[in-house]
Amino acid sequence: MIPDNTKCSCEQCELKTLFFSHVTLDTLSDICEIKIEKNFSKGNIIVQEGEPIREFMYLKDGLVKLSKMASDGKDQILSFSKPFDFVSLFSVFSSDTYNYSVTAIEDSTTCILDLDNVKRIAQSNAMFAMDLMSRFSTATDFIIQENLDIKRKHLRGRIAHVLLYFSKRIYGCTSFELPISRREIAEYIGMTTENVIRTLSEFRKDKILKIYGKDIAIVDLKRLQNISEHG
Amino acid sequence: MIPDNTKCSCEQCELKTLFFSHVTLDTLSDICEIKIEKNFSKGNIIVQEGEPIREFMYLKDGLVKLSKMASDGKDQILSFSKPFDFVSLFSVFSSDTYNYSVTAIEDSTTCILDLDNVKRIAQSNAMFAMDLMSRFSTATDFIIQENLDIKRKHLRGRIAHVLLYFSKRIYGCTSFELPISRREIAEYIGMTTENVIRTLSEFRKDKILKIYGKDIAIVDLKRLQNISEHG
DNA sequence: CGCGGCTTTGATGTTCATCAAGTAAAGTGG
DNA sequence: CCACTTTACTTGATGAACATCAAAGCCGCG
Repeated sequence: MIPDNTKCSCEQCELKTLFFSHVTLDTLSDICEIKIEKNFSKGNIIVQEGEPIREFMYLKDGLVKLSKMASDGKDQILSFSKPFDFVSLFSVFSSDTYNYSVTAIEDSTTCILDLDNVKRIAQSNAMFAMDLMSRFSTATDFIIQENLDIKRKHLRGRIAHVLLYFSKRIYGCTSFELPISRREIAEYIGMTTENVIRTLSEFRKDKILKIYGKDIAIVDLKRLQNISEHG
Repeated sequence: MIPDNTKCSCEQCELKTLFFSHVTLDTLSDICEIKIEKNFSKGNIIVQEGEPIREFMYLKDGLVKLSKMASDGKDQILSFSKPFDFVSLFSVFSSDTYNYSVTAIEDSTTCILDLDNVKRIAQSNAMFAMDLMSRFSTATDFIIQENLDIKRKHLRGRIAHVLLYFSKRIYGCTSFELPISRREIAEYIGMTTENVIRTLSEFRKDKILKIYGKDIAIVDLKRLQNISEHG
């Protein structure tokens, strides 16, 4: 349960070029001196909302959820994030504590940099800062867009939407193991667990899906897409 | 109806220090050479979703709504924005077309800069880029947070939430003229116009509000806050 | 084994959308 | 300026969508 902490060799890190395309090799090695890889197994909390932001973190491998606890104690899921998307970037430049929790929903690996270091580089290297901004902008735009999209749909459309999201965006395949529970789907789309289950059962009876526990296979993709679009 | 376009003198612009605190006077005058003030009267569209982003724009005075048209032709309102918040910043660094429309809901004044110019400065002036990022981050965080908050509430809680938003955040007063129609409230909270009206009438009958058309007075603030929190 | 969490289904009631119909207000053209 | 059209606002009646409550099976884990 306790995550492994191991230094990673930056030469092997495939994220390097993507992430730091505008940072010189010299600066890069400065950063990497204090770069730490951390593994989290499925279900473990990576960052807890409310905690002070001390580090700059990105997702190297795995899948995570971003969530927030409402005042009634119920969790709400904001979005999911896969490698190359940012994990701790939200709030990093606007707050000194995390606004959201991040939890591994598949075994995940994060790379952790010193926050002050990254900020210092961003302040002296504008192209890097622009890079960060661009990625940040894309990620938040997606969250906002996704929330709007879900908002205008009914229960069936929302479930279809989520299934298509995992199928297309995350797994690139019509058969996959759902990384989250029924309750988490409910927390994401803002409906009750029971109705999520009922709708999945309906889709199974209508031969749109095959379901064995968490294993989902989309049988009738066109119909699912139609439901997602038009209820 | 056609907006006035007038050059503004930057010496008089109170936004200057706020916005450009990390830009030298020399660079500033470069920017201001091509700075244009544009007035929009209430109801007019400032930017239309889908249009190419050619300029960098911020709100100097007034109040605007950010909205998006869904595939069924219905508008959804993302958020409202007041001066010092960004207007065209969303998408500016992640897309080449506007993802959202911006419409004046009160007479508004925008300041328009050349986008390439601003980008050039951001690429060479990291502190400025960090400034942009920080403001951008705050603005998007607020939108995401607000949407989550509304999502978990029922009709009455959502209406209460919106009224408190305008009262506290926008007007700083318990009496104000609602800048938007009942339909727009519906488009913001994701419910029907009829139910928005019904709920406002309920609040009036329950002596929580006084309503004369668009003029709203919050009579029982504590009860409204309670409804906003706990339904 | 027994406990707690996840899943499933059914029954019931609440919340909300839809439809309908009418009034008021605001813009439009002669 | 007045008839005309359109848009915003309002209320009621009805039914659909969804939450809640209840009960039971399943599975992993200490």
